[in-house]
Amino acid sequence: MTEHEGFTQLVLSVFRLNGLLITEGDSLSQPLGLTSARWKVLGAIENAPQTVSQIARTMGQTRQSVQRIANELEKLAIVSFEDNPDHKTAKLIQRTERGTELFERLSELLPAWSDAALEDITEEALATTLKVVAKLVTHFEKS
Amino acid sequence: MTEHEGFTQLVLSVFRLNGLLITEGDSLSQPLGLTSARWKVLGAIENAPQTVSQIARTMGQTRQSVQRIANELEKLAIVSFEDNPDHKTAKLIQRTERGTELFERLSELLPAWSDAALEDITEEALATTLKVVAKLVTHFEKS
DNA sequence: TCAAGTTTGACAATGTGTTGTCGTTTTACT
DNA sequence: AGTAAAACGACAACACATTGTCAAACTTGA
Repeated sequence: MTEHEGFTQLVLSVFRLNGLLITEGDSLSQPLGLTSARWKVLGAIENAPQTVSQIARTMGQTRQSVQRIANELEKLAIVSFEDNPDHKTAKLIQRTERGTELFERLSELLPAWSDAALEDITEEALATTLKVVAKLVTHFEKS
Repeated sequence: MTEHEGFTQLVLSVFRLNGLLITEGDSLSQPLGLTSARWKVLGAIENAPQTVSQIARTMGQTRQSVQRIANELEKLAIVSFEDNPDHKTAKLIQRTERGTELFERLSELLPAWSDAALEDITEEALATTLKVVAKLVTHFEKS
């Protein structure tokens, strides 16, 4: 296999893995009334409240798609929009008590889930993979 | 970083890379009137004509989404539906002359594209990454 | 200070993919 | 053979994300 064929294989596998991970996330979060997309947004405000645009930048997505999810979560009382001292219209998105509880319940599922997935994978191989994927992300972000 | 944190990082990076790769594929194929999704379907019939369901299985997608793309490509005269001796209604999807030409033009872009992406990545690291991603795909396919 | 450029939220159109359902065709088993 | 199960194409509804546009809010620099 040439390096270029290997790369093509990797690209196709990433497409495939992406789809599988979304399905997994949907399954894990479905009992709590969430989805992968909602979970991601909830995770983005884990440490501090953020504006929609900030979340979009961190996740590498458009404002519009994040806004849609945020509005849904607000209707479900999972997040709330708080006034932003630095910007009159760009509200800060913050988890409600309910949102925090849901996120914590989901976080508890993660260790078992990742342990099962990593069963046949050495710590070193995982580290290499993470480094390579991160490098590719950086490369394509620049181009 | 615990192994479980590393895995979470990897998941988020895979989401990110997936989005970037789709954008890249769209950009590369846009001048030819194609998209990432159309390119993928075209690639799936590189070696031999396939039915929609066969393509969907290899790509890990639903019949329906592949069918939609296939119908579009047929309207654009990039593929054609051929009678399948083994199945009365499941037509074989085959590239037309135009489809073959488009696919070959795209294939020519790949080496330069992958070389640039792999610039800072050793052959060994790429091989490890491919193996890990493939293992994860297999794991989640089973579950 | 004030004008130009950027960021932001809102709205609309569109592309890609999923689930679900239906009727038909094919396959597998007894 | 004949019937139950599976695969297939078609259609519809919906989730997620993108691009594009607009007006309002903010930032920057002369």
